[in-house]
Amino acid sequence: MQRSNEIERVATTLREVADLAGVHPATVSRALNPDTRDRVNAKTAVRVDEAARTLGYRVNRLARGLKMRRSLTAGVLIPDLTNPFFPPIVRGIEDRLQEDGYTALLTNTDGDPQRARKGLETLLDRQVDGLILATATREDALVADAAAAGLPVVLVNRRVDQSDVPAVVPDDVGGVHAAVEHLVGLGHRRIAHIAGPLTTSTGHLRREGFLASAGEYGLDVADLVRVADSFTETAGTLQALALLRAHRDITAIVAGNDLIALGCLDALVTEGRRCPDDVSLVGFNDMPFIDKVSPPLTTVHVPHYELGQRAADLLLGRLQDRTRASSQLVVGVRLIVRDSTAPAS
Amino acid sequence: MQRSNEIERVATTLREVADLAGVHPATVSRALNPDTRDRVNAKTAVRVDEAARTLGYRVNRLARGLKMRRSLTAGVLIPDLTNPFFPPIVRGIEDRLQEDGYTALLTNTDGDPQRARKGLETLLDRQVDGLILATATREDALVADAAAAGLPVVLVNRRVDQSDVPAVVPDDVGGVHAAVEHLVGLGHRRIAHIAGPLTTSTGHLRREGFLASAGEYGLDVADLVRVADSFTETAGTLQALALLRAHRDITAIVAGNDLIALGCLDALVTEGRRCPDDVSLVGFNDMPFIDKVSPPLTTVHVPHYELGQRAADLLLGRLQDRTRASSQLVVGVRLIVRDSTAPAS
DNA sequence: TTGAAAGCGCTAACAA
DNA sequence: TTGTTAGCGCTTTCAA
Repeated sequence: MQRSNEIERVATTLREVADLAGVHPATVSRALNPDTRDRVNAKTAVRVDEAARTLGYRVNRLARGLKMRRSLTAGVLIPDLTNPFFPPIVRGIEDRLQEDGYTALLTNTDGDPQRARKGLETLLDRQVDGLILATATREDALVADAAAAGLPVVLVNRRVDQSDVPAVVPDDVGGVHAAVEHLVGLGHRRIAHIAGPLTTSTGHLRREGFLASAGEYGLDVADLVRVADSFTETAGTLQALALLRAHRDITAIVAGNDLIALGCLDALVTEGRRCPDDVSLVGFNDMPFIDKVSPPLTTVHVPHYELGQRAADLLLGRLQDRTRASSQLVVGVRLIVRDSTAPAS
Repeated sequence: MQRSNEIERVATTLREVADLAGVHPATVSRALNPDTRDRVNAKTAVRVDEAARTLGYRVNRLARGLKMRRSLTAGVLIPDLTNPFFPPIVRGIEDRLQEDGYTALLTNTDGDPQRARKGLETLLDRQVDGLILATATREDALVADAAAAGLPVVLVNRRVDQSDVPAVVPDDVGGVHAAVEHLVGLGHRRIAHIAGPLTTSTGHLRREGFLASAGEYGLDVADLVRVADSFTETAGTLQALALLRAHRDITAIVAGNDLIALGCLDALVTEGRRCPDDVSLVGFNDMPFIDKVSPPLTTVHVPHYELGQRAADLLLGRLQDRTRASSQLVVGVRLIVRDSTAPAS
């Protein structure tokens, strides 16, 4: 009656390696750590290596973390992993962290500050060495608190108004400007904008960018700017519907992001307006599969993977040198023209 | 010249709480742990609570994990987070794990066994208590090794041939049967299948299901079954092209999954055949946004979030009771009819 | 170059 | 009911 599940997997310890190699545990520790390896006799080091290999020794990172007061983990807060916008960012983060031996601890907040706070606490319990936040609002208490607690924080995609928190963000203003320029070039004058929540930097800055661009091209956009209360399809549909009904002469819409654009598409169908024949549409992000929708969406491409990578890079830099100056990175974007935009008729 | 970054965040320890409450650290530990709280005087417990709250005490889970030999983490191996198929599964896993105080450690393998192995080692270093694998092939050495090491393992989406490894999988055979039934009902007789890699249970079982269903309806599908060498759009295009060119009389295709179906769509465009007018197409998974492509894809819906939840549930069960019988769960699927299928002409 | 000793923060026998 | 003691596996002074 052997029950194989009962077999405890007994991890080899440093002590056992030391016994086999005939040295003190401290020596094994030194030999196995690249930084201290040169403080031990070359022959001894080799003997330790052999012993470690024979026993299949692997360091216990819990123990190491406890001793060194560094877990080699970073907490990552995102709104929702199933929003296709985030996976590329997360992979960028994870891949970069991994290069330096760090692991990401992912937490979904679903846009709920309460959940964000609880998530942060769990992460702190797990002794994360730093934090990457994709959830920041412009005046985010969480960001302030984490920073005040002395925890290195890096923001990604969204930033806070306070300028001294390191962040990696897309060129929101530039992206929207490219969109407006493109539409104006196609002969559009009645261009509307549906912004994301103004509590986020992306919602706010893209709207600012839209207003500035409109001014630059002498467009009258009074009443043509509305704000969706979330970056979602439904919120987009709601505002697009109101907009299209109030202003029948609109020929183009710049959406706050791709999901809002998707909502606009639904609204256009409901209103019996064709895209791009009657109304042109531009999104923001170029999220995965947005090129497969009908019509394939013209949108501002954001290099999400790179955004994540650079955010992780910034964090690792801070982890290594706490006094490092806090830097903000604005990553370039470019307009991808597909089939949802056409000359104004 | 204050440099706020220099302020070390000094976590409160159990010892400090004990000092403030005027009790021994062990008493604090007991008072704060729900399981042992009743072994301490009610009044003392309250005093400990107060002290803990005043100091903002939070348990150090590294220390606890080291002592208890359980990290309360689970490793999750997936091929690639940016494949939209996986995020719902991962969220299901994370949400369920979180309920029991566990955290997921995510690792991407990119389908590379070498990376999978390295990832597993890192997870073991981090002392994960168990493993959830979405990467399994039918004869997966990794699964065997992990199980042999005594690490509780649960498979999700794909299973191994060896039947004693717990797994949560979709009803592959049933799903394909529903697809074939639907197409036959529409009058199709020349139905092709492009399977995923036969090294995976999903590739293999859906193909088996297709052959069985074809037999049931008396269809001649000799030469109409091909195998894509990965679950990707490109692999799908490649096989679809070959198939469509060799057999001009094909009126319907059952794809191994949605991405392969997307590849078929490309191939149809290339060959100048319309979908669904000339060729009907059915996918598998109903992954996010597949209802937005053109034409919206008829596909077999798999409840991915639930798949993840149940896998986590199974793992937690095993973690709690090592002797628990290994169970395999086949989750029901259903055909979602959209616009990529139409009556045979 | 190596060993001895201490301790990271916590929990769990055992004793009182 | 509470305190004492020991130790999880590791790194790091300090001393030899």
